[in-house]
Amino acid sequence: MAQGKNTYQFEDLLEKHQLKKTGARLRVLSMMYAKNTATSQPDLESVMHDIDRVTLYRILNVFEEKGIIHKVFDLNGTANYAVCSSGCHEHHHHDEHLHFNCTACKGVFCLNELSLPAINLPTGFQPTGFTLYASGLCPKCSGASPKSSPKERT
Amino acid sequence: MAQGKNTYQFEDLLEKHQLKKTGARLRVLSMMYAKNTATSQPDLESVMHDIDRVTLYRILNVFEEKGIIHKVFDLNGTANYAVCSSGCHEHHHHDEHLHFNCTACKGVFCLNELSLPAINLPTGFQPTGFTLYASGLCPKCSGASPKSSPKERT
DNA sequence: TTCGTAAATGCAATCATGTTGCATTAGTAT
DNA sequence: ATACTAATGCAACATGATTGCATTTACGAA
Repeated sequence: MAQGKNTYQFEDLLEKHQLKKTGARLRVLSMMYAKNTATSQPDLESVMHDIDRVTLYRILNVFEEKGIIHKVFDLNGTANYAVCSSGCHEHHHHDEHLHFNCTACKGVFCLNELSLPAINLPTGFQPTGFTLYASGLCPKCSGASPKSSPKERT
Repeated sequence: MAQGKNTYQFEDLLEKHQLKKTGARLRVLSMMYAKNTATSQPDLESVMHDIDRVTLYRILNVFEEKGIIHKVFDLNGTANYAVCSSGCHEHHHHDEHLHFNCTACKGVFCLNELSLPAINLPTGFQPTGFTLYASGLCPKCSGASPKSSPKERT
């Protein structure tokens, strides 16, 4: 996972995608790279009160278009965004990994290390992408610490 | 196949789940059993103008609770509902099959015949259910012969 | 068959998320 | 420093999800 980025690296990232280096974008990048779960727009709003909802909305959209992040829906049908691993390019995402929805803390985890097995569809279906979802309890909410920290989504 | 149900069978179904046999519920059941794709609430609203949105909302919820239908989100994060196959009970759904989202007609197909292979999760994750999504073109929209309609249903 | 009761419905209202248009601000190349 | 365009903020709207409450209806009991 591309963790531990600093501000300069985020600026490079924006520059690479021909996006202007604005404070809002850098803060969004910083927050999304810092956590290991996907982030919804309400998540971002609750932290960055000073940035307009629409700005966040457009930042997330342009990041997705550029292949910086990818979108995944949680159990409520709300869009969550997570940093893309290598292999994502503009308009061409490779997020064919497992998305784990924790039913307790509502966190959405992207488990990149799991690759999907080959799937055979009935005749006529022409798939362009697959996504595997699992729901249940994440490590934090299961076993050891039953006290979930509803810090992620709500 | 569980197709071709008549009104009496729908009444039996409602009775089995201790639900009163109302006109609205019978019409919803009839419509959902008649089509081979999942149905969103807006779909139902557009057809049954005389039934209140909230009534439809509650009918869908109680059907899902009882294990009559199951919920699946489409590409827009909108809830779609499909009739459950055998194996669904109250608060215990078995919809671990593939959901195909057509990007053209927006149809959501439940491909029951595809069973998921075993998935190994990282330590700590305790999954209770899996769902596999695919997006692309359905047989009708891809130009393939629309003759053989694969039996979808949950 | 009527009646009583709980369930089901309709209506109004509200919340949450997503989305567009437009005027203003700010990043950046020159 | 200037100018041009991208980015932002604000207002407004769209859609789907959700709750509270008054009214109606299904259905078992009298």
